[in-house]
Amino acid sequence: MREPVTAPLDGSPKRQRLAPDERRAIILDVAQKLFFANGWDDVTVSDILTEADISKGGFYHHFSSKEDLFDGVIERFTTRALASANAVYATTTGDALTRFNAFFAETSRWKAEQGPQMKFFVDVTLRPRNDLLFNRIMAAASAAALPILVGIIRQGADDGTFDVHDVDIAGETIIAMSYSRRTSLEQAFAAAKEGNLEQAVALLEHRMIAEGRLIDRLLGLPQGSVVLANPEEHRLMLRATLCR
Amino acid sequence: MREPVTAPLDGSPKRQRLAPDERRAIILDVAQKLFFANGWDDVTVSDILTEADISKGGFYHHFSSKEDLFDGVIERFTTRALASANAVYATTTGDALTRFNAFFAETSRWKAEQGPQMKFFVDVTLRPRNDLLFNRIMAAASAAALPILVGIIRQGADDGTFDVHDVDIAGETIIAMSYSRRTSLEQAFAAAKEGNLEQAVALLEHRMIAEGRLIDRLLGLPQGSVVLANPEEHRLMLRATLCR
DNA sequence: CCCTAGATACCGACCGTCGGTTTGTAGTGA
DNA sequence: TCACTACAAACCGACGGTCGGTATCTAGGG
Repeated sequence: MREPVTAPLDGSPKRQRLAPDERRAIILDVAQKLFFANGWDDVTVSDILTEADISKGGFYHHFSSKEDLFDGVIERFTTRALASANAVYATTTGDALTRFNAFFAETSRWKAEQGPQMKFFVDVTLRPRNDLLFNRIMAAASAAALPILVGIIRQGADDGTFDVHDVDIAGETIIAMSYSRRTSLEQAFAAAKEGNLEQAVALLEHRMIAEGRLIDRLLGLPQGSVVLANPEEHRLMLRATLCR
Repeated sequence: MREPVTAPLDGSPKRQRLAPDERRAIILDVAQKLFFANGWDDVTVSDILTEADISKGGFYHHFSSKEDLFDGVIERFTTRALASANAVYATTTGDALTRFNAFFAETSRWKAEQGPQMKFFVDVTLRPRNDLLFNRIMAAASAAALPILVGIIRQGADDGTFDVHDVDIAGETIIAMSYSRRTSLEQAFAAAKEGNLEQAVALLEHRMIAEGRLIDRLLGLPQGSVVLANPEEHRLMLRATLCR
């Protein structure tokens, strides 16, 4: 038989009752921090309970499973990450190329701005065991970014700025490039960590220039149209991941 | 105190002692079948023990962990998958474009040939929860295919057949295209399953033609140089996944 | 303003199962 | 016969998840 829960003998640790959204937010904060710091397998529900200072029952009142929690973290993260890019997309006017560049410039700016936030994301997703984390975030981000990107490409295809055979596949390919970017990021952060900041910046710049040229070709643009590289922001981002 | 293991009362199930490689192969076979059929989380070590008819101790004598086993499965799978492609690459002569097309034709041929084997891979890897499986296989296959591909591209860049700025990034991008191909595969198999085989074939063909055109551009080739589409083999592969 | 009823945020002991370990044993080649 | 190895089976700690129960909130009647 299960023993009934005894009434609190001491009047000490007042149980606090919060609005669902607040509690959810607290748990999500803790979970994001822990998942980004230690990955999926190495973070237990108990870890989260301890850090968030809530009981198991309380936790499972708000989330149906550990995976559900993870989904919540990813969704909130990508939503926030793409919010500004979305806003920029909505307000930017001009031809497709302008909007295209603006879109990527904004996401780049956001990354640099995040700085310390980004630190967790980067050097943890790049750690070997955490590819689940990386892939889930990439998948969610891609899914969110794809429609915007395809919209821009379609506009360019319609008005003749771009020359593409299939807008969807072109968009998917451009987004897929960020998967392989992981390797370069890894190298860049390794270099930065060893003090070669400028070398790291150069590495990223080279990568982004190459990607820009490839995208030029994918979209049938003259070389130099798409500009992804932004050494200033690469430096900012890399530097932000150095300080502890 | 743990009770000593009693001698077998019945002389029935003779313990069979196999050479390590044989036992490993048996376990790998079972594991591949189960992982491909049910994914990572839904296959327990116990499931594998039962199916392979071996004890836990025996299993952990050959593999250090469930992940280790999974790695073994992936490695063997991708090794086999790329063996023929490698052979073709080694024996094919001619200019870079010829070798390039030969390489992809061979992997495509291999996929079609596998047929039923491929069935597991495809329709399980495409099931929502199994993205870990998909990503691990893709990562392993990409890692194995990349050096070959880059070698071909470098040859083409050297002899002037291709026009590329950075061979590595070009290779990575081409391989990354197979990530987004997943969506089209999904659609094609869905269509095939509902009886629209020809529609499914057409869908895949469209995808591969589009990819071919994109690669033409990436490598600085005249349109129509790279040929990935092969309706015959798409049909074969799709049909193979239908029968049960 | 109090009282009560119902909804819900929350608690924590408990459970089944999993991946992995330990201890012991039988076959095998030198 | 002796070391070695392939294997068996009992065992373990930890994990994700459940469940009966409690504390606190809000609404509405008096």
